[in-house]
Amino acid sequence: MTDVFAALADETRRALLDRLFIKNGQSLTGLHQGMAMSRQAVAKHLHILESANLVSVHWQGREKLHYLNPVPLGDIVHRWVGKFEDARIAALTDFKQQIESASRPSNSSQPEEKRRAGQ
Amino acid sequence: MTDVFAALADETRRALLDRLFIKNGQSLTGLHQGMAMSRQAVAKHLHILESANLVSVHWQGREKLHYLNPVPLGDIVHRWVGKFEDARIAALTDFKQQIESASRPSNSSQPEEKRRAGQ
DNA sequence: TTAACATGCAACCATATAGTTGCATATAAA
DNA sequence: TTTATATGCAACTATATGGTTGCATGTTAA
Repeated sequence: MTDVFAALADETRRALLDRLFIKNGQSLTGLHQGMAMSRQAVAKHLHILESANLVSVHWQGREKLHYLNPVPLGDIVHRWVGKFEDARIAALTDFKQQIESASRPSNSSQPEEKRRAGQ
Repeated sequence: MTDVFAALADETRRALLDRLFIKNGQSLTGLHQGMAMSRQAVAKHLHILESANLVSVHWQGREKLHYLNPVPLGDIVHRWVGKFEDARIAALTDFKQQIESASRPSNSSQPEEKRRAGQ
């Protein structure tokens, strides 16, 4: 049971989900078309998506059809990201200002950013 | 500029975001308290969160305070996950049935799952 | 000024990850 | 039955990732 976040961390796997969103129920060979990697690589990605329950499969003869399962995506949104939503609404309006006006010693206007550069 | 999905793929980093959600504006040392790893490891995770723009920092003397930036989370939800939402609503009601009733040859009731085991 | 504290930088290590290639097996078509 | 198609399994490789330790530097407090 692969972690859903980990499954979503790879661009190729997100592209596969996008393709299934456009056309559901595709075979490995179908999904492999136009991808710049081997069929085996695509198969591995699909197995990971399957393991994360983001894709369900259905064998039809010698073809393994892949179906998008959007439930875990919604779960993420509602159970994990959702709690940040209120903060986000505020953030869109005054996040910058909150940080800028945070209490700080008046003698140094962020000197360390210049000294300890590049973070 | 680290990918937001990749930044969220690590459990430790999600825990750090949770801690910042509970108490915003913590220092590295503060966030390190109670974590079963070195301070440097936590610092690396925070740098990744910073690089993904999920955390903003503000130097205050010798302390580097970390602030949650929930904007990219909302962006993910609305620009990427959001498009799956309609499908998800349907899925919660009849996803299983859709797959089960998908057209298939009547002679084989998913024989390959048994032969090619363990997917 | 000296000592303690907060953080950064760099080198290093073990393992996970994304990819490859070769070959085996099951199904479908000729 | 033979051939082509669709997929799986296994071994291997290169690089990314998460972690460590040691030391340097900047800031605060005694």
